[in-house]
Amino acid sequence: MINRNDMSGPNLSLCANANLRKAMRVVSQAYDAALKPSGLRGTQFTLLAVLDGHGELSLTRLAELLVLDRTTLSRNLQPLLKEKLLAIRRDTDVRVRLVAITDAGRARVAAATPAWRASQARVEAILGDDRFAGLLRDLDTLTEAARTD
Amino acid sequence: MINRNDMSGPNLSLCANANLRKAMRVVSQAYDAALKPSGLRGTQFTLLAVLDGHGELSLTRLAELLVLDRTTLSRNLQPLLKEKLLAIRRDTDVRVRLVAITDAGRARVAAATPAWRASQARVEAILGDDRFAGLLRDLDTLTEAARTD
DNA sequence: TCATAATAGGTGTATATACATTTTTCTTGC
DNA sequence: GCAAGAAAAATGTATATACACCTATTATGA
Repeated sequence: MINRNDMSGPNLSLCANANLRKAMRVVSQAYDAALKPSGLRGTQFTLLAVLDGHGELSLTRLAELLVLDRTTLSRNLQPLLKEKLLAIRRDTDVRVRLVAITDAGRARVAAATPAWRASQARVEAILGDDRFAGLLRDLDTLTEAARTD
Repeated sequence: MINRNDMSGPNLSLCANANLRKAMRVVSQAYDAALKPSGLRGTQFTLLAVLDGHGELSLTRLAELLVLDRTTLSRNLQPLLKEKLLAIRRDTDVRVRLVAITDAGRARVAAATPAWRASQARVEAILGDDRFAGLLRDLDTLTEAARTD
C-alpha cells in the first residue's frame, strides 16, 4: 500500500479541520434525514431544544450558549419565526430582542425527539459508550479552548 | 448546581450532531483565520491539497474522496476556478469533467501550508497526542459507518 | 447635560452544504 | 442500430455560516 502522503505536502488524513467537517457532514445528514418527517433540520432542532430548556433569552446570550456568531443566529431564527415555532419581543431596553419557544415549537420538539433519540442511539452503537463519551469530551475541550482564547 | 436536563427534554450536551457542529465551527474559524493571509479558506485548502496529492480527477471521484455531495463540490470549485488555482477539462467521455490543480494552485498550497501546520499543532497541543489520535479515529469511524450504509 | 463609548442587533456579501430536478451523454439489451 | 435505462454534471432552491460594516440605543464621564 503506497502512502503518497509520505511526500512533502500536507497529510489531510491528519487534518483536524478536514476530518471534523467531513464527519459533521455525514452525521448532520443522518440527523437531518431522521428528523425530516418532523419538518426540522438538525440545526433547528438544536435551537428549539435549547430554548425549550431555558426561558426567554436575548439573541446575544443565545448565541453565546450555542457558540454561534450572532449574525448566524439571526439568520437561523428566520425559518423558525416564519413557522411561529419561536416568538420574539422587545425588552425594556429596546435594543434587546428576547426570543422564546412557542407552544407550537414545544410540540414540534416533542414530536421530533424520538427521531433524535434514534440518531443518538445509532452514533452510540457505532462508537460504543466509552468512545462516544470520549468524543464528546474531546469536542468540548476543543470548543472551550477556542472559545476562551 | 441544578441540571435542568434531568427533565424530560433532549439533553443537548450529549447530542453528537450539536457538539460536532459546534466544534466544527470553532475549529474552522481558527483554520480560516490562520489561513487568511494566504487567501484560502480551510475548505479550499483541503480541496487544493487533495488535488495536489492526486492527479486529475473526475468530479464524481473527487466528491467520493471528500465524502462530499457532488453538487456541493461543483459549487466549492467555483472560487478556485475563478482564481485559476484549478483547471477543468473534458474527458473523452464528454460527460466527465476532469479537475486538476494548476501551478498557481500548487504555489498557493505551499504558501498556506505553514499556517495549516501551525493550526494543526495548536489542536494537537490542546488535546495531546493520544486524544488527538483518538479523535481522528472516532471521526473516521463515524464517517465510514455513515458512508457505507 | 451632552459628547463619546459601548452594546444589541441587522444587512451586504461570500462561501459551504445538500436535496430535487433537469440536461446531456453513454451503455446495454434486444 | 435503436430504445430504455444508467451515469455525469449543472441548476433551482433553501439553509448554515461568518466577516465587515451599519444603525439605533444605552451607558459613562467630564
